[in-house]
Amino acid sequence: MATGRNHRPATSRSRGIPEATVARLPLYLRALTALSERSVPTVSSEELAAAAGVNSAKLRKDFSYLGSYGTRGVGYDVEYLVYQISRELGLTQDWPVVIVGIGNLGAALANYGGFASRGFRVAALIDADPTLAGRTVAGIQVQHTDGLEQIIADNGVSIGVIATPAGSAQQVCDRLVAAGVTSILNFAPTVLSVPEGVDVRKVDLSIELQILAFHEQRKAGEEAPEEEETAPPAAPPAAAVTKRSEPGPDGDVPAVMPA
Amino acid sequence: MATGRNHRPATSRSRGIPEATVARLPLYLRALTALSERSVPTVSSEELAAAAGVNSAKLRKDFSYLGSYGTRGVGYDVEYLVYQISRELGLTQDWPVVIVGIGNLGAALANYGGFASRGFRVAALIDADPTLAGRTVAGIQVQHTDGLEQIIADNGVSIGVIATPAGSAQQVCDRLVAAGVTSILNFAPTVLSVPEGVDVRKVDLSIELQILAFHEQRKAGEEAPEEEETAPPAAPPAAAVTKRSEPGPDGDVPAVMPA
DNA sequence: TGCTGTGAATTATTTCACAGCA
DNA sequence: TGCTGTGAAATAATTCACAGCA
Repeated sequence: MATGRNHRPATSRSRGIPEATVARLPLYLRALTALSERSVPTVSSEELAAAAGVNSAKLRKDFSYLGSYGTRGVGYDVEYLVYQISRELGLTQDWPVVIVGIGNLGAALANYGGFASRGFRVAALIDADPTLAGRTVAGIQVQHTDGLEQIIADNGVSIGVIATPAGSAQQVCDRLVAAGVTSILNFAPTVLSVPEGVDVRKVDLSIELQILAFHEQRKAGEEAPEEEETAPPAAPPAAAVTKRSEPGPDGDVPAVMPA
Repeated sequence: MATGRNHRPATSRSRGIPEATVARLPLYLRALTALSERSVPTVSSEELAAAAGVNSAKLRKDFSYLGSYGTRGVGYDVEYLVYQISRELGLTQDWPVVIVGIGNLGAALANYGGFASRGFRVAALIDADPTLAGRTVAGIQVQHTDGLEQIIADNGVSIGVIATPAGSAQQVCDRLVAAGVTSILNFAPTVLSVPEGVDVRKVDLSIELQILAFHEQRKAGEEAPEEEETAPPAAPPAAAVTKRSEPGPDGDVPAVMPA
């Protein structure tokens, strides 16, 4: 998962919804939208939970934080619930978004259909490469970084997506924040530091893969009960210098794309 | 963030490491690698925590699950810790990975430098589009989906990345699993169903944005204390049919890319 | 009768705070 | 003295299990 917030203890504000619940609402919303398209009028917590990939007790508890939107003995009204969750998530309004860094990843994001469909609108694509400026990606002209502040201001953008190489991410972030952006979705493999009040969420391929590798290794270990160590390293203190097999010429997690 | 596991209660196996800790290890590893490159010999929990964006108590507690790798009064030996965490994550071995769906996103992933650098190797790129087959992306020839099973078997692949449109994701997933893949990183906006023992992690742009929107809305609400409702919907039971402003012609979260 | 809504119990995670070693 | 390692306390999230309404 992605993350890196800046919040008061999750359940703080008046009708405070737990962070874990907020993270699941989009899941429910997607499942509900699919049902809505098939004109299904109502769902039980059991059915909806299955569609969203969670268990029904959790789903009911989650919904209980929003209010009592179900009908006992029947289930939930699909359309009504779609509306309620959308509203709770702030999707009944339109969020202009800028994407900075239009490499393969940035282009993929710009082309992302789900973007436009639910409350979000790509207001601008921005890249530091002058040769990219003016080119059209996903029907939108790429603009040069120079105009970043102006673009943010003109479009009232409060959400920014960073898809630049790691090296430029913090700098881009600083400019976005200075220009008024208060929520950032970061695809660059770096920890961004932001002032209080700015939310950052992180999406990081290499972290996800490493978590998978951890579990994969466990599985292998379970098949063959006895652990077989490959190359025991030197002791911790003293001259503990055993490098990993090959640290590799590349440092770590280079940029996702040449922006 | 991403998720969707299949695990015994996190802290189960003998030296069971909490899931939350596992998810942070890659973060520490990245910070440590950066220090290692700068030839920094040791770090304190405080410094490393700052670099990784967590607080030091949490970091120390995390490390305590791995063992006592620090030195009181001094800190942690960078190289040694890099090795220990790499080993714990299973990165001292090489993980061949296949990417299925070579659109913009798949291409971005294939080009992702951090991929190759730390334990992962792109063994193959696979796409259903026959016109893509044979083309070279990131120095690797794209192969047609027909050969998927063979490719998995030949390369001993256990980790698969799905970057196809939502519509094909489950089908691709089924084939990967049948061919022996036991860990899947899913970029398609769908809930995948997999048999017991297969891990799925999800990366979903639209979910991340929706979570940001939620918090963004809260911020706006705090500035202007009084909540101003836009379009109150009909009541839940009875004829509750108020559709969201404009459900839009597109359903929800279409494919990320035309694979 | 069937399914929601929710207190209570359980489990997981974070944070505190300090003993103890280098 | 300085910083780790870790019990214990606090907080958060999940699950249970059942009362209660349609």
